[in-house]
Amino acid sequence: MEQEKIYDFSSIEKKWQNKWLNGNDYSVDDLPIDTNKNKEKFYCLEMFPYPSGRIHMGHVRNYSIGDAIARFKRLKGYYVLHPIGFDSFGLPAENAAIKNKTNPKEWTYKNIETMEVQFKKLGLSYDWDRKIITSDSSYYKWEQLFFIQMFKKGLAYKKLSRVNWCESCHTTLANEQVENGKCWRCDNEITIKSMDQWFLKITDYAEELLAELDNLNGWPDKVKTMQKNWIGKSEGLSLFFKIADKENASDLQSAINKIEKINGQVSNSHNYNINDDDNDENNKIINLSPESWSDKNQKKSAEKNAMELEIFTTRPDTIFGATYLAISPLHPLVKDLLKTENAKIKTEELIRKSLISKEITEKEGVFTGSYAINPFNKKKLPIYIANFVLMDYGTGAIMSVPAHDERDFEFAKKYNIEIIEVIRNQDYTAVSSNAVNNISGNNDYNHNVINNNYNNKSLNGESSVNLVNDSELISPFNGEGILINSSVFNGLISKEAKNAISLEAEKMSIGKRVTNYRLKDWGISRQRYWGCPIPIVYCEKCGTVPLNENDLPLELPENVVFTGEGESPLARLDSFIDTCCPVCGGKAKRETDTMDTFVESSWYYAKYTSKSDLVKSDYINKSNSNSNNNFINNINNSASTHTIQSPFDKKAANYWLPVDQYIGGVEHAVMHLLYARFFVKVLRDLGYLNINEPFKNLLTQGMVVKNGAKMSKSKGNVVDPDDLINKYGSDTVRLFSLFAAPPEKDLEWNDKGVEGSYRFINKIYKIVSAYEKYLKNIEINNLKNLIILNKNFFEKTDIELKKINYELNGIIKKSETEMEERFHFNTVISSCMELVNKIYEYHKKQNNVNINIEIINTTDTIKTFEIERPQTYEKYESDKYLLKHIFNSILIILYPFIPHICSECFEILGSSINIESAGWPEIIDTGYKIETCGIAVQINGKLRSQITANIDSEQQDILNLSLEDEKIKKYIDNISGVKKSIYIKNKLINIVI
RNA sequence: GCGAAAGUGGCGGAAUUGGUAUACGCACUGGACUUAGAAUCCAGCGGAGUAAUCCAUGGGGGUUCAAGUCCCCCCUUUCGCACCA
Repeated sequence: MEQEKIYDFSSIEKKWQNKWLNGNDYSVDDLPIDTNKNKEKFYCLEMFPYPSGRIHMGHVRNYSIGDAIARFKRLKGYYVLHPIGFDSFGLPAENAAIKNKTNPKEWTYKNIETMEVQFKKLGLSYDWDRKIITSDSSYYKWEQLFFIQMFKKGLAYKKLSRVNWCESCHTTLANEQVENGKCWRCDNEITIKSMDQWFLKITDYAEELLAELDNLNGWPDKVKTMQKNWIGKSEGLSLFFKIADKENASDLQSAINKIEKINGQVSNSHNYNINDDDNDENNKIINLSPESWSDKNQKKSAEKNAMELEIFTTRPDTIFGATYLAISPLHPLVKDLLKTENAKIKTEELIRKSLISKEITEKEGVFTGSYAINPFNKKKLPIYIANFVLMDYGTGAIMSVPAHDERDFEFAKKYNIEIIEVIRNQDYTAVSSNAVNNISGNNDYNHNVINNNYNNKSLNGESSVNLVNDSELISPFNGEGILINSSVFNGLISKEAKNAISLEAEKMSIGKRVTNYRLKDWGISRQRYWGCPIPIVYCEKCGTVPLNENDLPLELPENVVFTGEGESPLARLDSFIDTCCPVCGGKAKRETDTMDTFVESSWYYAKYTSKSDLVKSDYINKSNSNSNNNFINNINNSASTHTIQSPFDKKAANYWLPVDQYIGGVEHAVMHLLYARFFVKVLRDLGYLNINEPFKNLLTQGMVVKNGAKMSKSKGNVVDPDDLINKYGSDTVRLFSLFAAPPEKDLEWNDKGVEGSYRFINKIYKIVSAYEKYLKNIEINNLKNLIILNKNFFEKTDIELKKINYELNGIIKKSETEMEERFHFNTVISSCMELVNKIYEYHKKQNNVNINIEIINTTDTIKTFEIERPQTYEKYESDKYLLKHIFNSILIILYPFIPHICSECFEILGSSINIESAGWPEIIDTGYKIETCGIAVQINGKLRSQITANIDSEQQDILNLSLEDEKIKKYIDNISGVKKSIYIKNKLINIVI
């Protein structure tokens, strides 16, 4: 009997944390030197936190997962970059400042300090030398540099647009940041405001962002689908409809006025003001957008608009079923098309509603009094203004085919508009090839011409010309099928018809095949103080001018007053606003909006790759601007001749990136993860690095919930990690957060469950301590060699130990794949628990005593207690070797989850080396083989008995053995009754009778 | 409405390729130790039944010697999108 120390997690954890920090154990070089050169790199990254005050359980889980992966990879011999930082710009700081009358900076940096201490207390293996604080000007100056370079390339531009406004946050929001019409941050209802805003041209990368999703094999399908839907690519036909009754030239003139206006703006922007007031601000805007098809055709399209209306459709095959055109209330031609006073009044109302909110409760519309001509059948179609047509998608105008579109159908029903069926759901391809041949050279698209190829018997014997009354058609058919009522196109299947009709439209110069995206440019202007200032000034003479790159950073002024009312404090700070123009030196005013904080998180992963704050790069800006603005070109020319600086060494970025494993919440599936992908492509095109995608593998972890609900103060179900750490230690908290559920699922917090994890750690500590003296001097580093030298090394070793080792080998293998592929740490941990239980059983058998696992809460007075030491282990020396190998292996497997206690135990057992450098455990073959195994015996697929048989027995032997079994005899008395049997080796036999 | 994922004991969850469902942990029950409690240890623990057995992976069909796993239909929950033409 000896006195034993208790598990004092507090001093153990402190001891190892100090060792790790003082030894710089997790610090890596920008580019590997010496032995590390031979290692494979691994960049492990968790989404960095917003310093909101104290860490919460969501953080603990996120960072425990990341730390487990990072530590595992080091064990496996990778050179691991595992950095951390703080995403420290953002609204809460400013709101706190307003509330407490302090400076947001103070609040933020105090929080960072607190959280840093908490992270260190959790024992997270970060390279602290690489810490980023995004609100430091040393960080955001680079962001300003990127902005200026994007501006010069036309990737950052300002335009007047309808944007999402959150009254409670007092700022605008990007489309991605609006959830169900509410603010993603505060849940406030969003309203629509018309404002002059800065945008980043993410749409330029829409195609690449979409296409590259296919290569992201390490991403969950869910996230890829969400991004795909968000980008929302659709291919279709842009088609011009002539307006039927042009009465006078004034309409033409007003349309031409519009051309000028649209030309002064960038693509996709439309004037929606029905009163047609001139907007001076528009004229200030410099057009920086490269000429795209739509830009080139803007003028042409607007000219045509004078007498034509451009629509977009993905279903050109339904053109003969169009019975009306519908345009958005915000469409520029609304005023020109309105013919009656009554319609004008109704339209005003529709416009008013559309301007306030995007939400539509019921479909509403107004007939303009104007008609358009369907170019394919010359049919006269009424033009409606309809609230369900969105101005910011496609052309803001559609052709409506009520027979084949639910929205059009609903609207047509409401306003009693004709419904013409043109598609039948039928697998009917027999005549289609003939029909295609007949189209060429046939320019007669008269509605009354009926294609002879059309075989009406094959279409349920119904009439070929099929004007369906709205009373007959109950629901529209919106699928693809075979064309009817479509002149020469009859009999084609949709896919062919789409092609044929689009081709025809292009031939007649009345349309063009186009691709549309749902994705809009990223609005980054925020009317708030605590963010990165946009490095732009407005000069009376030169207009919109970026700062000189050498003048960066443009620091956020600190002498501001927070009232919480009206506009941003920056917008009232004359000392900030009034400045000189960097080009002419004349009077100028600064931009007072700051950048969306998602800009900071779009490139932080790249900054981590270089330790130093500023690295001179040999990169030369080869900006290939296609802007036609002389002023901009001048800037570009100067930029291309001087060497510019970069926040990171290109070589280091190329070495470490992409991030090999990225871990974070699924709530960023479209916002952060899309922006970051966009940014890496921009940085690539600006010459800063050579990669296409930032994150190779993505793990999206679930939320931490309690009583089925997300932890929140209002629900009173918040668990403070600090309390738990103080009570049980970090290892316990980490262990439970990894054990209770696989990472991608929500984790149900359970206070009693935490105690279970605590108990397990105690169990490890106790048994290791019990064997301390016994195993301390056993040197197993050369165990493999010992076995090679002496093939009979384990000959006399205890069979129970060999059995445990055999199971250990299975766990080593299984754990490895779990840690690398599925990240189901819970199963790894449970395997280790089983193994520890086995060791306890072994110990009990050997000594006929139990180890007393007394758990003492630190709140109690510390008691000493006694444990029984192993009595009978002097049997064979090799037992010690094997037992030590088993202990060490379990400790290594568990090390990624509970690094402190495993390091401590590893040391207790007398290992001279650091546990991490020991590497992933080796499989030791002691020569032990399982000789017998249990076989399930089924009769007709139902389990009826269990037998024990020699391993690898043949089917016939098992069958014979089964038939001797008492329970089986009840079902079958001899072999002649066996119809057949199916045998799965060492597992099961199914006897069919 | 559309799309995706999920549904297994009292609870969190195992079962990765169709092959002994419910590993591991929590809770619970009984016992040991203790003046007592806590802690710890031992035993039990899907449901019904004295038992033999029967029934159980949201419900209903199907494929198969064999289905939690594959196919079809339905229900519920969660998430995403929601007039994107």
